[in-house]
Amino acid sequence: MGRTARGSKSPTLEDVAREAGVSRATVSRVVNGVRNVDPGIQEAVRLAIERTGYAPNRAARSLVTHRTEAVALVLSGAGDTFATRVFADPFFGRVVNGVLGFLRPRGVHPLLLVAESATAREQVVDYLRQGSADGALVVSIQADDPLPAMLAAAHIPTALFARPPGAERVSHVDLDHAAGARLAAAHLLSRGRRRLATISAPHGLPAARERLAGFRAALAEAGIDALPAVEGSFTSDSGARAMAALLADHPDLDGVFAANDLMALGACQYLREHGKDVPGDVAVVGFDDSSAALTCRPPLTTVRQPVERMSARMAELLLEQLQGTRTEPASVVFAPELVVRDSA
Amino acid sequence: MGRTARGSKSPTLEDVAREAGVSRATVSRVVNGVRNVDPGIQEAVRLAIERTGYAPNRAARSLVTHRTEAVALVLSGAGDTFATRVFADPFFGRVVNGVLGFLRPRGVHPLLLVAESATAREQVVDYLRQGSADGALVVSIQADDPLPAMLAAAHIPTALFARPPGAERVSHVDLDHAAGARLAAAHLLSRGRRRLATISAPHGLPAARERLAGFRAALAEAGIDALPAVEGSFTSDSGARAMAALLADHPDLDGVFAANDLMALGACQYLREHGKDVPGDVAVVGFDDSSAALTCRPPLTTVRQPVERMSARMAELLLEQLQGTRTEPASVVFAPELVVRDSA
DNA sequence: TTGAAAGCGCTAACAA
DNA sequence: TTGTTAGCGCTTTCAA
Repeated sequence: MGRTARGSKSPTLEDVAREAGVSRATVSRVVNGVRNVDPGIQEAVRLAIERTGYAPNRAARSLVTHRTEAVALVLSGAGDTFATRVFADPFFGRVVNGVLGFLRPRGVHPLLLVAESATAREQVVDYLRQGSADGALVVSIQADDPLPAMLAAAHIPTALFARPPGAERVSHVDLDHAAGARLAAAHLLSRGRRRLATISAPHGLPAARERLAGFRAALAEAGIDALPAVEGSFTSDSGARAMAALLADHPDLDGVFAANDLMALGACQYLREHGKDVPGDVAVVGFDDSSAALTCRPPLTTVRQPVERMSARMAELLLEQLQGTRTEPASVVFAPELVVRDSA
Repeated sequence: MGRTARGSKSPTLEDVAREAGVSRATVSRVVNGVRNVDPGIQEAVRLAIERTGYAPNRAARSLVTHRTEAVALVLSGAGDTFATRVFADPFFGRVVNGVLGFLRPRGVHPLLLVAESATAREQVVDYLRQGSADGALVVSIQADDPLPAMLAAAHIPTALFARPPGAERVSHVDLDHAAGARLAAAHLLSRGRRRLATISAPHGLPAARERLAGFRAALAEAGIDALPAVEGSFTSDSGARAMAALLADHPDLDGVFAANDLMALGACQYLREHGKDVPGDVAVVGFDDSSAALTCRPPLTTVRQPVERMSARMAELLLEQLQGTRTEPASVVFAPELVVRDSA
């Protein structure tokens, strides 16, 4: 039972060829824009395509070309509500926009896959091994993600948004997280803040460690060695709790760097609800420039990653592999930028 | 051990058949779980598959079955930053989760397509006409979306998340928006509020009109006929502006119903910044139960739609069509629920 | 510049 | 229960 109602099957190359009075091969050439086709015949074929309402069959084409003109966009992480959580942040929307911006003009389509469990990961690899897509764009939001290694083992062309876990040699884009933290530090210092603290991301994530190290290094260079730090879990609640803990131990704090905006928002709310003015008493800097940064009162000063450009580049790295233009994995690191608003 | 050497092509049914000493057909039967295969042979084939590292070729299979076991998940709306905006709301993440929850156990994969312009819509339809997916799940966030009609014209099985525009006869799921607005009204009334106003969504959207009408009707039943209303545009800014306008004309307001959480949040911020306590002076009810509802101070009382269940049902409606189980379009309407927090 | 013909890897009649 | 065989609709040599 096909989609085509009324029993009529959709037209094939053969049908178009008959209609145009030429061979299948010629129609194929016109459809695929191969030159060396008489302009007159070209026109006749185009007309026949119009009349028959022909659309090439992907499966048939794919069977001979071994290409699908589609790539998988894999969201890799952990947990039941993983997708909900990830989509709750504009981050992924920006990734989609960046990827789409690059792929669409090239006629390549993204296939959305979510790998949030061992089973799901197996399914993703199987799916790709079946040739459903030409390669994978993996947005990895998990410490020690096993997926990249699985894809490599299955010889599936891959590009990563994140630093590859372990010693995997795979093309990827990443942010210079340390530089981002340094921007935050420099900004706080330039505002005259000296009694600083930080709310870090889970240490399992390499990015979290880099942000913390970068912040520490920048302070050390300014002669500040003490840095109270509490680990949060990316949620606004955890940010508020961390802020409470920090304030309890260091009531005279005058600046806080949070490893993401949601935690910064939680910190701001806690501060305001406990009589501290932001940024008057305590300046707060976030990370990501997510929507939380804008809804926060006061709007957050934060570190932004060029997600669209990074995603587009990731897509480009993959297509280069697919075309054989690139044989060695590339590592492209992007510079963050500081978005100054009112919280610091 | 598999001969997954670099240059070697991936193994085919033929290879497995040779390895197991049976015919292609038998291997196909085992792979597809068809019964009537000798258990011994079944085992032998399984072993051969293991040894060769065989994975069926989707294109070849699809070519004969006319099925891809994939469906398109189409995000239909308008504007350059459309994807970014949509993804910024947890709504779409919940849709993905709901759809995935239904499709995954059935081995069906979602293909992500974004139709934010006329060109993009053409591409979506073309892609589907090429048989890249078996049908389309359309999340339409636009007044008078032309996509459903285009899909219908191309005979592409479709299920919608939204009421179909025009007189389109297409399976869909939708929320009882009027009932949601009634819940909000009843709650505000039960809190003793009588001087109510509303910040509505753009009137182009049927859902917006239904929410407004439902709210009006509930008030009328309670003997309240006056309802100051200002149209917003879903953003927090527009909510604040609308609140300012309402307050200017009706300084004694004691309750507001906003057609989404972001606008409710903007309203709350405006109220607090202008000396009004929420909910002490003015109670605020939102719609959607998005992340904004939780970051809002105070946390928003809001109307929630069962997005996961709705999305799963949408996916089910489509699969029913594909299996031929359902021949007539279905319209499934879900009931909203009130989430009571602190803003009202 | 065009056409004939050989597959791509698989499923599904149909036979055995 | 298993094997043989005929395509599915397309691209791509190879001849003409």
